[in-house]
This record gives sequence, structure tokens and C-alpha cells, in this order.
Amino acid sequence: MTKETNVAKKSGYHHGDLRAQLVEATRRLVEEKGPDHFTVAEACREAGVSTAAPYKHFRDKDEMLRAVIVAGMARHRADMLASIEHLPPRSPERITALGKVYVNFARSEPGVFRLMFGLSEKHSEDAELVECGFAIFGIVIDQVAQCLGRDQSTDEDTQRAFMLWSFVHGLSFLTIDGKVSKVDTEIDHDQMIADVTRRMMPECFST
Amino acid sequence: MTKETNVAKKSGYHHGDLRAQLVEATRRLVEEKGPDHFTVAEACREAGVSTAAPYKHFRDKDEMLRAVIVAGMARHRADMLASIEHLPPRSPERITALGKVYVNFARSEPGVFRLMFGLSEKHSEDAELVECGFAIFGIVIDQVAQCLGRDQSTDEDTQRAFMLWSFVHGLSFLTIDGKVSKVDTEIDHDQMIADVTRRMMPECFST
DNA sequence: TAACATATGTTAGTCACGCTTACTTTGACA
DNA sequence: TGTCAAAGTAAGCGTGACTAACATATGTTA
Repeated sequence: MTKETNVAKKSGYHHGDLRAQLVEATRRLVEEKGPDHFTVAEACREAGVSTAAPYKHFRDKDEMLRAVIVAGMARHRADMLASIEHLPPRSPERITALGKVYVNFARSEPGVFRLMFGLSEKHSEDAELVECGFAIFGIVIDQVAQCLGRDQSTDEDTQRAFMLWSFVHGLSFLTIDGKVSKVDTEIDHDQMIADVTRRMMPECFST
Repeated sequence: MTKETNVAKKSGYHHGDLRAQLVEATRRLVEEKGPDHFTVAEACREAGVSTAAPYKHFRDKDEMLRAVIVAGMARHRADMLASIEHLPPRSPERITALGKVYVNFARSEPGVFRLMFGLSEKHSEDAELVECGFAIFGIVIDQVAQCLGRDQSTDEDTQRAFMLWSFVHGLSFLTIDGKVSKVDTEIDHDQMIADVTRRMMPECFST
């Protein structure tokens, strides 16, 4: 079992780890050309294999994209968790930090972000993706509940969290779709997120 | 649903108004199958013409979709204007009415809504579309400014309007992407919009 | 009213892509 | 060393976007 590295192709015929390389190529292409202009053929070209090769690893094109989505959601979730761990518990800074990370993800990986949300109700029926999404939203609910001094989240917390989610979600899309630059006022994302948090969670601010 | 629809086909060869019929077929298909599964060929089938016919009226597929977008934005704008005209000026009810209409448009025409925003930065470079978008956003800015007792909108009004826009925009996408049903709490859109308006525009509520 | 120009259709075909099938190569292990 | 499953290839089908060359209707003008 010679450990050929992830990048190196083995000698000639067999790829080192074609599946992983295809996922990476897919991600890169989605980012570069947009989710709707991604083609399997081009991913094959990037990986240096024939157009039939992916079908040994994926059922079809959608499953390739799905792999990118799952990985993206994991990254997104990890980012969010990392952003709050060093902040004081029950502080509203945690809420704003989550919002900033949310929008930042959309800005740094607009293709994957659009893929994760933008398209199709196919995903709504995929149990794993729904669970991933719920795990992410769950973080927000928990932080809102804690901020409001509860150990167990209530319906009101969920509603409040959903409002915040809607806001950052919309802000993300408006940003990556270039609508922000069309507004003739400077938009400072971080400041706006902080402002909205203050307005939506007034109980958490002692001023 | 025969191809002989309300619009009269002239004798055999020449259509009555193929362009309009193609736009309508495009709109219907975008709504039915989603923007990314729309095909020119299918629109031709619906209109009962050959697959080459559209290219006498549109440069390419994108221009067909663009026509649907322009019409959709006009409808959207008209809806918004109609929703406030019977409400007292300078009242926050106007803000909530705009929000409700925004989300309702997304819910009743999710395909066109996704088309208008969801995709591609191509549109950001299209002067006419940008102007349409700005006309819509302008309505919100005006109402916010009036609500805050100003005749001329300031930067702060724009920022406030943008926050509200982000919220309803995000709420729209989360709704049509089916994320709402995954939240284990009943979401009442109208009430939520009213709640957010109250929190975002506290100056307008005398209570 | 014949003739032309123009607008608007059609047929036939190219090219790229998604996906499948039948076949070949490779290397791990009994 | 021979076998076999995994991993790859080549070739081809079907579809869709788009084009070129041709056909037909409409309107203008001599």
C-alpha cells in the first residue's frame, strides 16, 4: 500500500483518488463558471480522464454536485462554530459573528453558496442535506435562546432566529448578485449586521 | 391546451404574434420546470413552430429569458405600487404591505422570481434590468423616508430600506426553497413581516 | 398589378454535452 | 501465477442550442 499522495496520479492507468479530484474539480468549476454552467465533460478534462470515468464514482451529474454541497455545508457549519467559540457565551456578539461568517461564506464561495441554496427543490427531499441545513440553523437558534437567557429554545427563539437567518440570507444573495453595488450608498456589511442584531435582539443590549 | 390558443394564428405559415407567444410559453415553462430546466425546443413545441423560429425574434436563449425577466419586474413593481396606494401615507402599514407583496410575488411566481435574482451576474451588467431593479428598490426607499418624516431620502433611509429588502429577499428565497417547512415552528409570513417592520422602524410606531 | 424588399417561417445539419454500453487495463491477493 | 473486481477507455445515442440556406407571406413602389 504505497501511499501515493492525493495529488499525484499513480503510474499511468489508475488515478490516485479520482473521486476526490473530481469533487475538487467540480467545486472549482462551480465557483468559476457558476453552478448552471458546470459540465461533467469539463471536470473530466481538468482531472485528465475520459468522460465516462466519473460514472464509476457517481450515479450522475447531480450526485457530483451533491458531493460539493455536502462538503460546502460542512465547511459552512465549521466556520460558524469556529467564529463563536472564542466569544463570551450569551453575548450578542455571538449572533453578529454568526451573521458575518454567513455572509462571508457567500462572498468567498458564491458558486457553492448558490448551489447550496439557490436551486431546485430536489435538495429539499434529500434527507442528508436537510439535516445538514437544520444543523446549521440549529446553531443560530441555540445562540438566540442563550442570548435571551434560556437553556431550552422556545418557539419565539426559533422565530427570532429565523428572522435573522432571513436577513443574512437575503443580504448574502443581494451581495453576490451585485445588487449592493447598485445602491448608491456605501454598504458596510459588518456594521449592518451589527445594527440589525441590535434591533432584533434588544433584550441582549443593556444600553 | 392546443397550440391554437386565444391569439389567432394567421393562415398556416405565418404566426399571429410569435414573439409574444414565445415569451408566454417561456414564462410558463420557467414556472413549471424551473429556470434551469427551460429549453428553447420545448417552448417551440408549445408554440407549435420549428426550433429555428425563435431566432428570428431573439438573439439567443438568454434573450428569451430576459424578456420574461423584464415583464416580471414590471409586474412586481406594479404590484408593489398597487399595494400601498390605498394606505395612509407616512404609515408603517405601507412598509409591511410592500414586504408582503414582495414575498407573495416570490411565492406565486417562484420560477420568475428566481430568474429575476437567483442567477448570474450577466444581469448586473444589463442597464435596463439594473434600472428596473433600482425602480423597485426606490419605492421602498421613498416609503421609508416618508415614514421617518422626510421628503428627501437620506443615506440612513437607504440603509434602513436595504435592511428591510434583505430581510424580505431572504425570506422569499427560504420560502420558495422549502426551508421554511423544515423549521419545526409555524411561520406566519405576514405576521413576521409586520414584526420585523416594527423592530426595524420603531420611530414609526407610537406605542 | 408585377416585382421587389422585408419579415417570418421551415428543413437540414453542426457541435457540445449528458449519459450508457461494451470492452480493456491494472493490481491485490488466494 | 492466475483470477477478479475496480477503474479506466472508446464509441455511440439522444437532446438541445444555434446556423445556413431556402420558402412563403406582406407591403411598397413603379
